[in-house]
Amino acid sequence: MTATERQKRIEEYLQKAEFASLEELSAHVQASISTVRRDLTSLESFGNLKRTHGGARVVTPHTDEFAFSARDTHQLEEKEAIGRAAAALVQPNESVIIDAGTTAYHVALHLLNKAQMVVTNSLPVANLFGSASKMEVVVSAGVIYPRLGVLVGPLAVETFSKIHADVAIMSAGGIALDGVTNSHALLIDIQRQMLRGARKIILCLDHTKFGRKSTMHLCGLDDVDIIVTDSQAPETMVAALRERGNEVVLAEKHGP
Amino acid sequence: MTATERQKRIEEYLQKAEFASLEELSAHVQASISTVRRDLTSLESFGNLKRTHGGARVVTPHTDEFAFSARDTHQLEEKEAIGRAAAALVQPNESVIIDAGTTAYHVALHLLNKAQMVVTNSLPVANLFGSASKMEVVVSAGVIYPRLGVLVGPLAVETFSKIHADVAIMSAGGIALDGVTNSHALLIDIQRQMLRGARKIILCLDHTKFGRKSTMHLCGLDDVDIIVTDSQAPETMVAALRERGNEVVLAEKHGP
DNA sequence: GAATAGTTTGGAAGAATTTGCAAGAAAAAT
DNA sequence: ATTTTTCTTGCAAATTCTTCCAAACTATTC
Repeated sequence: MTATERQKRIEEYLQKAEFASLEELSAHVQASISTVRRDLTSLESFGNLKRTHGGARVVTPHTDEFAFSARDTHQLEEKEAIGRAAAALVQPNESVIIDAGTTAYHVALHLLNKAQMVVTNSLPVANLFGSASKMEVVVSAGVIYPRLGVLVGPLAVETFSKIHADVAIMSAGGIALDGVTNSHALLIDIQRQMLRGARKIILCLDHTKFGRKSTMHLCGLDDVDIIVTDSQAPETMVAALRERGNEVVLAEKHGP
Repeated sequence: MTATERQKRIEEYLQKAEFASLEELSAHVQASISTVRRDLTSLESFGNLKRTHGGARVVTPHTDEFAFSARDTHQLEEKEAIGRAAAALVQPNESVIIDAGTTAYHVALHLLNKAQMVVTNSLPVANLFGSASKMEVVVSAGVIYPRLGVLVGPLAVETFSKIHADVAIMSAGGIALDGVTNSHALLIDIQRQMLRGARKIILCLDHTKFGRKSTMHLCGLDDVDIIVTDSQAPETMVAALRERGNEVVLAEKHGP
């Protein structure tokens, strides 16, 4: 790995995690702490990040600062893996609906320049694709739900009622054997329209969502074509899902 | 394999991989490290890639944010002044339509927490208000026009056809005595709907736009209620505009 | 077809850069 | 105040870069 490449990966990692310790970064890029230190000082002078005691944090300008937790360093590796696995299920030049939510965001990261068209109601996702000029990105109308940067409300529902796509990348608050649930009431109507508008439904959930039930029922398991989760998902539930006919993909984390 | 062919393959490989070490490239094109080195120096001078220690990377335009907004230091002081002056014309708790474009963006900066509701088709503006959670921010549907982060197309037009507001903050490519013009054909239809949907039209232009005509006619001067510009606007045109009944506000830059 | 001039290729030696480590200084934590 | 952690600085080892050179190849001329 070249020095430039390493620095870019440090930047990327920080973009996702907001903060990272030297040890964490050192492990992630397979270089010594010293080297990471030097990289950080170098990157800092370009203004993209700020060094702190023990690590570094992103210096977010004024734009993309939705409090939404693509920056959740906690399940980062899992979501990263799920993102990669789910993106692999999308054929080049397919059109993709991307749900709001952190897991779907990670899928979006891996879809850059792969899908032909993307439809989303998530501002972070829109920002992500907005600069990658190769793809056609459709954003739904709607009112911004503040902290998450999601477009909600009747206008959003209406947009999705008019749009069809090959694949929908969905996330949710919980999955159990009697169906998929979500906690944000405002999102349910929109997600139902997404489900209606897509030919193939890919549901992305990290293992913590298994067996959980959120407040609102979103859809049944028959409405979902493929479930992508990480390898820590409870085996019994995975088995049960497969038993009843759902395709379940277990995403393997892989090191750099 | 000819030298040209080899260089082309190096370029192709880099396009896909983004980074590559010399060893990697050398193996891929079946040539010695030295030759690859020379090829890279040559290719670098054509600007398609950048050499790094140990390899090379594609020269990504890296417009990870939308190219314009804060980066555009062109006429920054003027736009700042215009932004302040135009924002002062908005009453608290009015609803405001905000056009795409750098000048309108500066108005938006001054409207934070002032207007009651904001409607926009500009992603930078949406991002701006998205985190300031007090206000209701409506975003239009549409396809992202890449480098500017503007939502365009029929979906955008449709959204604005349904929306009404007290004030519209508009920008344009040029103003002359026979009307207002803009250069982006895609925006014209949307802007017309904005004009129709607002009770009061505030047009914001820096002085360089005066006397200029862009490709597309947007509206007549009678459609505009107030024109906000900076103090360097040509006096003759300002006088002429006032003569014919337009209200013109000259924004004073205020320095330290 | 052979000889010659010019270009390209692969390699080697020395210069320059980068990397990892360790010791002392500085900063947080207790 | 002391202990622990982290940061800076200096240094030697390793890697990579530049520069030069000889061999191989191409094209031109006789």
